Amino acid sequence: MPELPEVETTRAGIAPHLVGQRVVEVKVYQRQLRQPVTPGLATALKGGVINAVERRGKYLLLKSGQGCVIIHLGMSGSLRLVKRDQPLEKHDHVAFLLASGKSLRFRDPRRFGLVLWTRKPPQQHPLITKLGVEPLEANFDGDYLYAAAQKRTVAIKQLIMNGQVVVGVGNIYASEALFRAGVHPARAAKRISRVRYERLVVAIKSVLAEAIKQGGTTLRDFYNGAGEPGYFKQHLKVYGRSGLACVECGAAIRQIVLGQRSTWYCGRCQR
DNA sequence: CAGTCGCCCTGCGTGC
DNA sequence: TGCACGCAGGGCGACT
Repeated sequence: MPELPEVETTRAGIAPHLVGQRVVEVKVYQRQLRQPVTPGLATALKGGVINAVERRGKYLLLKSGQGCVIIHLGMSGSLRLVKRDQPLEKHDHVAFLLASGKSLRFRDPRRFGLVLWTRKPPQQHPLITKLGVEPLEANFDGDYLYAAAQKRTVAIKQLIMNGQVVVGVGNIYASEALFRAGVHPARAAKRISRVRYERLVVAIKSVLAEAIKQGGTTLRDFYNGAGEPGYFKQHLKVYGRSGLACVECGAAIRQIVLGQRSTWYCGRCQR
């Protein structure tokens, strides 16, 4: 489900309802996620005030004076704000009850997501320390990606989806960015020129920024914190379009598998 | 070290 | 209507 634009949309949607709010209670209905929900979370956070809601890659960070909740939405996770007495939905695993009378619900059918608690600064957490650069920040540029690609034979699509290189680029936006840049997704990373990396970085930044503006991509079940879908789906040019005509040249969009993930591209526009 | 693969889990669409 | 199968927006750890 969520790549960087969807996580950022979620963050922006829930932040105004959380910042300054006291957490009255934390309820954990299912602790078995990708990792178990941190056992001390409910006790540690209860009574604390959320000072900030930040994002690092695809991780959401709810910061309080006592520590930080680290949330990852995995493939199917979502967060939404509801009235506290609203009935639980199936797969609601954690609820953060707020003094305002609202409840932040973490729902995740496939349970690939995470809800963790750390007292240390979150950037010191093992899952966060190893993360690569933020794609929308200035230090992600053509030189950086070109340098990261040297000596690497892996397909370029897998390189830009590698969170230790650059965070937040998932399966949808990787295909879309490569199409915009005219780069074939299976091309070995080290076989791409510096100039083409400049173009690719611009493409990644633009596709992510535009998707954020549209509130993300709703394929099936992504909704922002208020329950509204994202509208970037109608701007997708290759993702999920096997056999359909390329919007640029009319050739049929092809589908292959790279790193066990479906990949779409135009064999004529992308080299 | 880089790269490949299996796997965690549930739900949905398709084809028989 | 039911069932089997493949596939899904992610990422880790074991292995070569």
